[in-house]
Amino acid sequence: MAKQNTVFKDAFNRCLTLVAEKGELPSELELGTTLGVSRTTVRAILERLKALEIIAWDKRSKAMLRTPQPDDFFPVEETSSLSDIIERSFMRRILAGGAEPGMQINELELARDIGTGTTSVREFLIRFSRFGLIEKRPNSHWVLKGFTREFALELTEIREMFELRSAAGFAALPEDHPAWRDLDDMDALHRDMLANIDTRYRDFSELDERFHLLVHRSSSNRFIIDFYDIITIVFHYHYQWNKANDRERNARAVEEHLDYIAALKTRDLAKVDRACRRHLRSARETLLQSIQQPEA
Amino acid sequence: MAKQNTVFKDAFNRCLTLVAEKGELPSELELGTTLGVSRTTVRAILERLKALEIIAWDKRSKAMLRTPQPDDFFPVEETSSLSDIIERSFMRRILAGGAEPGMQINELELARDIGTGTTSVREFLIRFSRFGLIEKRPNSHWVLKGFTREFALELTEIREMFELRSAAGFAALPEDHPAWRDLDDMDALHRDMLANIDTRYRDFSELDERFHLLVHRSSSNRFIIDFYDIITIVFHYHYQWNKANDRERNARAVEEHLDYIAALKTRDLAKVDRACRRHLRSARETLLQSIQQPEA
DNA sequence: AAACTGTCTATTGTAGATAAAATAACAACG
DNA sequence: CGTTGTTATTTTATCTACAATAGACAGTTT
Repeated sequence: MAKQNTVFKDAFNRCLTLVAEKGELPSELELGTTLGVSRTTVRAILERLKALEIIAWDKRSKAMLRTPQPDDFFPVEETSSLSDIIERSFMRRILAGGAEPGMQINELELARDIGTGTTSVREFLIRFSRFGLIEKRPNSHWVLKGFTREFALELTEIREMFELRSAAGFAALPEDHPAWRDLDDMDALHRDMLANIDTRYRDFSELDERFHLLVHRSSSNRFIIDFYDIITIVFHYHYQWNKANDRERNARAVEEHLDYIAALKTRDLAKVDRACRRHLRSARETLLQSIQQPEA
Repeated sequence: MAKQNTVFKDAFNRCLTLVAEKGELPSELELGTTLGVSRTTVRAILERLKALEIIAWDKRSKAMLRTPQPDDFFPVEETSSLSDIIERSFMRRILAGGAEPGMQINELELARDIGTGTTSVREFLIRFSRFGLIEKRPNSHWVLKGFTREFALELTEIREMFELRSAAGFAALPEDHPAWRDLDDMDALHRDMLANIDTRYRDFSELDERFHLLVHRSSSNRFIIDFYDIITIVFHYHYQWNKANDRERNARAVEEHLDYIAALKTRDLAKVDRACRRHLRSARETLLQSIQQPEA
């Protein structure tokens, strides 16, 4: 069926909330930039909004006629891109399902399982291979290297090198660098979360990602920033299947972040180094503990 | 035309030299392992050898009938895999041809240019994107980030972190680790090359790669080892288009390697660190000098 | 019975086709 | 002048098809 129109559907849904908020819509061009799609897609969205009698569309005026109803939205399942679907499906298989290291991965079987063509699966695997969890045997299958203790150790080794360097780089940023403002915001967000940790602890994963990314960005090194993708995806999925003690774990991590932020603000390299190491050590512990040991 | 039979052709050529050397061929299975192909391909090769009356093939006996002639070989151009062709072609465009950073990369155009389907080009670009030289705009084109000074600086920054750590790791390997033997071999190869530097300096690039890979392997960290792919490809192509002063440059590098090897053998971390830094510094200089500065 | 071969099946690599989406052009409008 | 209507073209994302290749099993040879 060639391309799915998920871009359209997703943008349409976002446009519905937009129209509900504002009561009208801006120019086609502007709408395109806010939704991140081309004018072609914008016009398709407007057509549909008009057909559903949600807006009166006449040239420049796009006024809301009625408030969008839940029925007007496309179902969420239809809005995620194929690569996202494949990613989720694949990660479930290898992280949640007891996939043994050394297992063969079969493009065709995966594709049939997920219900897509092989091309997309193949492209996903190629993209995914940079995470070091799978490896290709040319002209043959892929091999799952597995989410093992070694993987976690190798991953954290690099993470620690990079983060220590980035943290030091951050502390050396000029006073007027915008990152300092972002750090203040982070500080506030963390305090906020800590104050309501019992209800908010589930949101930590996202905050964690944003905070570390902020630190890494200061390195201005594309390889360091790109590497953080690996950390992100590993932690993201890992948190999902492994929720033992997460309230305490996250509370502790928030506190460590706050120490780390405070240390950055002093711009004292020794302090930064100490706070950063402390946090990284406990992050590593957490990750290692959660990896199921292969029985001896 | 679906798949090209380059695997077959390449293996066939290698088999020709094999049969010329030995006068006969081993079992299908064994031949498969030495050539690195499946039995299916082995049998196809044997069919052809028989058809060309180069061997008499009857079940287990595969004796040579006549010495293979140059004509029997497939032309080399037909033996390289499509991805290699795409890689070379692409690298020529972006490194040799004056490709400006920010330039758009068009899958279709590239495919037409190279004379292949879009699928292969696309997969190449995805694989290549991990080198940080290009970036995808989803649903739209790729953007060439360019082989710029920043790229080189970011690359060498990581390289230096990794290599210093690997070198320290190497020095700490146990006495009986096989890497020490490999290092002795490297030492000999370097001395060899230095003795005949005037005729051999062109082979340095390959030796360089092997030496650094040996060092990096001691880290046993897949991310460090994988990252070295980026270094390899950058230097590989860079050496090709940029041969100014290469004799002196390479001679100097060989000497630095020898110092570095000697330092490793002492297992003295301070010495290793010093020799490693010295070499990395001059490698960085070389790379930076060769990057054409964008005119101000 | 171990090693090998003959035969068959399943999977990968690649091309080609098609719908979705992007991009472009330009006259007409307010 | 920024916007829209219109129309056309190009490119991407994805599917399907098929030859090359890998791999499995059963039968054969030593």
